[in-house]
Amino acid sequence: MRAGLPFGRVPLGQNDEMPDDETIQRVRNRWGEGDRLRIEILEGAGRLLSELGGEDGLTIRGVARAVGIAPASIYQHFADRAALIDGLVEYEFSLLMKAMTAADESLDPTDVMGRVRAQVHAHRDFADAKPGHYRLLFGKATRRAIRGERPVNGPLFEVFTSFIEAFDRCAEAGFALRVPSRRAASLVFVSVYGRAALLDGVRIERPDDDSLDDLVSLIFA
Amino acid sequence: MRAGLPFGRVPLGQNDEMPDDETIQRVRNRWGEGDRLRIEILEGAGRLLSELGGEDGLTIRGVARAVGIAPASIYQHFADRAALIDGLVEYEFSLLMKAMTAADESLDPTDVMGRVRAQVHAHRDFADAKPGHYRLLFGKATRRAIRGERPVNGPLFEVFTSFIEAFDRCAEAGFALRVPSRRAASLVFVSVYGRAALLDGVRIERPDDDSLDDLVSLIFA
DNA sequence: TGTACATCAGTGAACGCGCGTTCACTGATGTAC
DNA sequence: TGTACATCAGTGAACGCGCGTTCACTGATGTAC
Repeated sequence: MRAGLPFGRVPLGQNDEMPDDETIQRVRNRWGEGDRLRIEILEGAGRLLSELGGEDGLTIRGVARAVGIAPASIYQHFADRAALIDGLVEYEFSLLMKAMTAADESLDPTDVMGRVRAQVHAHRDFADAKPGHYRLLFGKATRRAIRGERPVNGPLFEVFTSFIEAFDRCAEAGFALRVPSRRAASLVFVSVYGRAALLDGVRIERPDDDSLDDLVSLIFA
Repeated sequence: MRAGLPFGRVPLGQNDEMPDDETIQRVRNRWGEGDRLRIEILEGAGRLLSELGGEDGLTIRGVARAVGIAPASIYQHFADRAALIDGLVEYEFSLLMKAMTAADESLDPTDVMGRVRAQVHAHRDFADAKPGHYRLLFGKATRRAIRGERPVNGPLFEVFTSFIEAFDRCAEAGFALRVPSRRAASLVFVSVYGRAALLDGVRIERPDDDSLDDLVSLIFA
């Protein structure tokens, strides 16, 4: 918190005309395309979250530096810091659900067991790839969902429901579960989360980490 | 981050002579007992961690307010903020291990299955009672343990080993495990952690949350 | 028994910093007539 | 086709704040002689 972080100026990578060591210029968006910046901000914030691994590092000024704009510019797209973080959560959630759905649909619909594992793996891979995001997502989501009341909707519920349905399909197809599918979904979910939280910030050397597969196997009789 | 937090002055509870609304006085420790303040600081920091639920809220100045001392006084016991947090981690870890050991030893030594569950419950109860502490503990511990090398010692390893041994005892006593005890310990550990992280900040209404018992049952054939 | 001194527990005030947020602005691009 | 004006995307400078840390200090209590 003392010494200035190594930001100062963040090269945007794609510039090829050498701005000679001073103030890399961002080309402003064209008329009517102001909303592009919103996405740039969310992606910048996402990058920052990956690097710093925690919500606390996500500052208005830090995001502005990462994107290459003035801090004040963020306020045209987000009311305040809280709104920026809310926006990021929503954005990242849509990416996770997209990945899980894609995994599910990549298999033969009748391969119900395979689809369970595919969804679990997609979930786990997302968590591995962006642990900071993942932690923010579910930390925020659960706290909010359960504070109001039972989480009857929202992105957390959506993910959870997806697991329950996957187990239900197995049960219907004749694969006996040793616990109800709601409980099975909960076990899987909590295990993915716990694994992600524990390994957060840790490079995973052994790709043979199949404890989640073990868990899924345990669930079936 | 904007409006001042509702601290300002923190009553210490035990004063009975009414300091009339201004600057509640702390009685300074006697000669040779300066180390008492160290514990007071750690406990103040612990309270703060419970209230705020995250390491980011743990500031030197905040802890000083919670304890009722000047910020500068903390530097006689901890070199800097990082050292304070390290000290807190170590302190809380000793409490957790004490709870797990007590649970283990409260049962008949031959009741090996009961002892597994007792340790799991002690672990879970600690996490439920102080979710912020728990998260700090294992977040820090894992990151550090695995960054250096394989976690061959340290408090994380100690807790983990305790679970492995508990499962080993079951295997030796003739209770068949469906996965190796190392893997079983990992599943249990990750589930407790995930549950704690997910429910962090959430009042748990249903004491009938026995998904961890389900998991333990699944592990045995 | 005094008394000079050392050690202890702890403090008040100040420093420089990065933060969130506000405000009046700038310059480019579109639109009305 | 001009030209006045509106709208857009984005900025620079300033504000007040809480933070971590340092420093010279204060007053009480012990110790040496």
